[in-house]
Amino acid sequence: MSKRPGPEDIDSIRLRSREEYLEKRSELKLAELRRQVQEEQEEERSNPHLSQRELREFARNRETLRLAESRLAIDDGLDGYVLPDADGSKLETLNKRKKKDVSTYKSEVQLWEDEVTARAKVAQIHRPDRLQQDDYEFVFDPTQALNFVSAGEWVDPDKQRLQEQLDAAEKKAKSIQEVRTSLPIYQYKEQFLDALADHQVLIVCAETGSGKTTQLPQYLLDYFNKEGGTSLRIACTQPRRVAAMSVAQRVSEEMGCRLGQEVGYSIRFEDKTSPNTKIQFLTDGLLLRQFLNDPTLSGYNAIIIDEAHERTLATDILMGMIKDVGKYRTDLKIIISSATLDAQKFSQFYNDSPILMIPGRSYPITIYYSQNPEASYLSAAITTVLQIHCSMKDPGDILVFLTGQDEIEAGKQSIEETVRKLGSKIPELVVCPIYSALPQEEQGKIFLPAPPGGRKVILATNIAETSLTVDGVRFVIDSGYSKENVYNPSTGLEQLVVTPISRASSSQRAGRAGRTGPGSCFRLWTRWSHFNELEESTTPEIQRANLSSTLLLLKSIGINDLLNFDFMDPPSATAIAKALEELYSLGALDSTGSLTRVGRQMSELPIDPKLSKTIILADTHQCLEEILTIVAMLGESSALFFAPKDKRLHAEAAKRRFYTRGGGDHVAYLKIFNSWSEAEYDPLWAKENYLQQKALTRARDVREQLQKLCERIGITPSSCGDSNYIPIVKALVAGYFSNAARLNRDGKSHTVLRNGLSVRIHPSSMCHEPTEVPKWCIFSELRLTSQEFIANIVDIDPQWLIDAAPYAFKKADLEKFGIDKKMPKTRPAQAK
DNA sequence: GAGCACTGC
Repeated sequence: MSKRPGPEDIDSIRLRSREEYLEKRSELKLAELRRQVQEEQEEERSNPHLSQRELREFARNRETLRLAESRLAIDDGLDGYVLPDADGSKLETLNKRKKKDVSTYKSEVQLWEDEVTARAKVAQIHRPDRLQQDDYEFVFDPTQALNFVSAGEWVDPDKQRLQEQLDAAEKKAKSIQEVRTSLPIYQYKEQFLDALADHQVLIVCAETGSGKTTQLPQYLLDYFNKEGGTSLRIACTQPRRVAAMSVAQRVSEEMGCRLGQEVGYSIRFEDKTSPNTKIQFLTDGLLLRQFLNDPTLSGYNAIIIDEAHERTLATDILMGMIKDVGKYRTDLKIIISSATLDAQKFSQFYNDSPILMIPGRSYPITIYYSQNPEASYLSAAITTVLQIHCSMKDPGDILVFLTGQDEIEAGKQSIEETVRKLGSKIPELVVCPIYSALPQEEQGKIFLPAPPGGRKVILATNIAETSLTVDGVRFVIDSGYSKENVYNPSTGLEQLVVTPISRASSSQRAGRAGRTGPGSCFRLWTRWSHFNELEESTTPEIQRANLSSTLLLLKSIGINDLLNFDFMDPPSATAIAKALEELYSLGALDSTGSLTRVGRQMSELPIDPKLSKTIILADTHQCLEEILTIVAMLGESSALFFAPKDKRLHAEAAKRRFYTRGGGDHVAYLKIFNSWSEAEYDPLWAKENYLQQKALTRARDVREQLQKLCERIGITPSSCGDSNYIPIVKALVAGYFSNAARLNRDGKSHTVLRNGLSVRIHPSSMCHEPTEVPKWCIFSELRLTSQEFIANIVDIDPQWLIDAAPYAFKKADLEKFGIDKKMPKTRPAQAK
């Protein structure tokens, strides 16, 4: 008689099944990656016409594989991965290196490559010989004959290989099937399909580990296949590009098809779909842009909005638009998928649509709160790190959530000093910082395993909350704060504010401790404050952002009454009014609020309207090539320079070499990009000049895209060269005349003409140098930190303001500010 | 002479 399973049994069963699931999943992933890398390497060898981007991607995949393999190499080696198409010999090859000494070390990838290459050579060159030889040996060699007889039947080696591959595929399919049916969401499949038949909109509220993202699209596909229909496509939006790519990869494996066929993804700069594509993962912003060409979403039978609780700007707009489209397209199925208990709110928004709650599957996490409020979360965090490290016997890495780069660097230093003082009394502790501005190669370090017997502590910003996952973390220390970008529509100031996080965000952070085993989360605030002071969820982005670009898009889709648009959480009337005002002043809207021809052209470009106006006016000033570069570089300006602390002077000098008097920061960006391009986009060149290759590459991608879009909206290429910067600045003034400023009498501060705000030039600007301070200028950025700063600045002649926006600037007004023909045009007396 | 969280088209 077996006893009924108790709660512990169930827990351990859950635990085991989770472990098995994760193990299977990583096996499959790795095998897939190996195969992909092999395919790519063959292509690289045989195809000399691969694009730079493809080569980069191949290299990235190779590196990922290498990292995964090297992480695997710390295992004992005997229970390593078995390739789905592996035979015994390959497994042996993989394990062989463990027995070899270090001098003959070869990575597993190299060994595997060697083996594949060897096999390929045999197959290509020696095939006819081998066949003859086989026959020969079969007849005359007694040992061969004996082997053959004992094997029972003769098997053609090619056929055998094929059979092995088939077996492997079947095994893989079977394990995929097992994984799929073991997911919590599987229990709810019928319920989901039934609800789908009765309702147009469903809210799915599922916890992490439920399998919603991979399974829901497939269930929908089953639903529509049963219904019968000719063309079929399901869209599933994701807030992040990597998510769209990796989920598409996963689902294509589950469905046994090549990525880009039945299952594909679309992100900016990359479309991996085909006419056969039934399930398309795409970023939320991209689906929003698709409304421009297809306002009724006629290409889709169903839309899944995944991670709706994140409330990105694009997701919020999409939810309003889709609600509207759904009224006319009653055949369109809409699924809103969210992780938190916001489900009620989503349901109300969609006229009380039914909610499907699905439990998740993750390891238990113990939450600890501070007994008393902490005076400084940074020192509290550091103390907690050392407490865990010294007193906890359990292995597992520590993840600390802080707010920014400075804090992280300070924390790193402090921890390292303490550890040094304690010396050999405690096990080794490795500190890994991670934030998005950190160069790529440094970022990779967080994935390296901790030293044996030691521990790794990761100091991270919000980047580790959703965008980046580190396995092996068992302890999370949460400061309870993050930096939020807040835009003030009435002054145009942007500000990064350290804000307490929401409860939703805190549980997301805590969840990072339970990915590979049970974990603990230490919250540096009190339980009382958790339930009484923290907000339930983060303020939706739509209430914090500059809306001009979004509203232009909505206008061009044909949504005219923006104040009455069905927002789930409407932005403030001031924010809408300011955005409309800006669009009007740029000539994108006429006085009745309708879209103009220029406005339509501008809406096609996925950038800030000030920039799109600049691009359109670049046509008039015959400098499109130059402006495209500047626009693309402006988007990357904050991540462009990277100066190590000890080489700050060198970095400054390097930066200064690109500056020309009168051209400001903008023309300097142009020179940087052009020099990089002359250096054939060499990463080494970038490094020598203290520039980030990543930012430059992105700027190049953006530029390419803008160039194509310009062709489409009828703007013809033109160029004025990078030393003739007058037309360039004139085009910039056409977009940025509202960001004009004039030097005050003190010679140090500027006044913004539009609103009289007193600002200073940010020291990162090349115009900060006393000899370079412009009398009149326009700026691309206005930011409040310790003071009100303007950045990305270029000198102008005030007359150009009148030329660009005669209705906004009258000569008489500018004269009041001291416009004076006799004055040196752009700068005060030079100090020399 | 300051300091910038994170996404996305």
